[in-house]
Amino acid sequence: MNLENTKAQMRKGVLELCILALLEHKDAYASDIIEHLKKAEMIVVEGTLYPLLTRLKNAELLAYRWEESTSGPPRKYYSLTPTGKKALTELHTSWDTLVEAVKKTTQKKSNQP
Amino acid sequence: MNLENTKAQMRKGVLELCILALLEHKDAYASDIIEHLKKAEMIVVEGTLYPLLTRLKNAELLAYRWEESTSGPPRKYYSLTPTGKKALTELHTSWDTLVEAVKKTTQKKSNQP
DNA sequence: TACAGTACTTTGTATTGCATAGTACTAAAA
DNA sequence: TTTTAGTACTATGCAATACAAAGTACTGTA
Repeated sequence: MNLENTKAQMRKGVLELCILALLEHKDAYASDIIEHLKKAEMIVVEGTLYPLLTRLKNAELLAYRWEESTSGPPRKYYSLTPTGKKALTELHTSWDTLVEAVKKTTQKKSNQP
Repeated sequence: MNLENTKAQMRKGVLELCILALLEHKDAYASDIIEHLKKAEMIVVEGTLYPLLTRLKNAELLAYRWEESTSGPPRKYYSLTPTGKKALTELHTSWDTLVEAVKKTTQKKSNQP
């Protein structure tokens, strides 16, 4: 069992929720997103994020606009669509349900018959 | 975005923790494990569980013994090895860290600068 | 003996995080 | 002006795992 690998597996499916949540209140471009996630100790790298942003855009959960930057090349700012807002709520529920299920499964000491 | 599919992705990496936790206090065979997990609302099916149990056995986190059954074919009872106990602790920590990171990421309202 | 219920094994597929290689833009340095 | 560095984005192939599905095997019952 490789712990780092298992951690990466645990992240599957969760990053979508995190990214949608980050964009709920404020548009952001990829590097910004990575920084915010890093600050929250949620690891994600470019090779993951860009394709994920593209997938979410293709699924119409995200929209984007180009914005010139004063310190480098132009940036792609993403924002939530109304569909994205709805998906965020559903993902939140799914995650909470999973957390609850894991808690029930891993804290069986007092429930032991 | 297919919600059921995302839920399945969210389960990746987590099932290992749940199964090790279930076996922490009591040996069990596959159908038992499925039942316990179902009761905790953690969905897992045969096609997932059997290969996973085999992987964990091959990684020496689990051991097993055959036990005759009075109501059908013999059963393979799995138990935690000492290595498995150690891995369980590590997985627990990883999961808790992830939950914390998701919480930080998705509850940014009061931290918004 | 045939069938049903139970338990386990195997295999192939879909999906996504990630590493890696590459393109493109802009400002600053040479 | 050209080159370089920093920044931003795109594309591709790989590894791992949840899952569906097909199959084998054992036991008791009809």
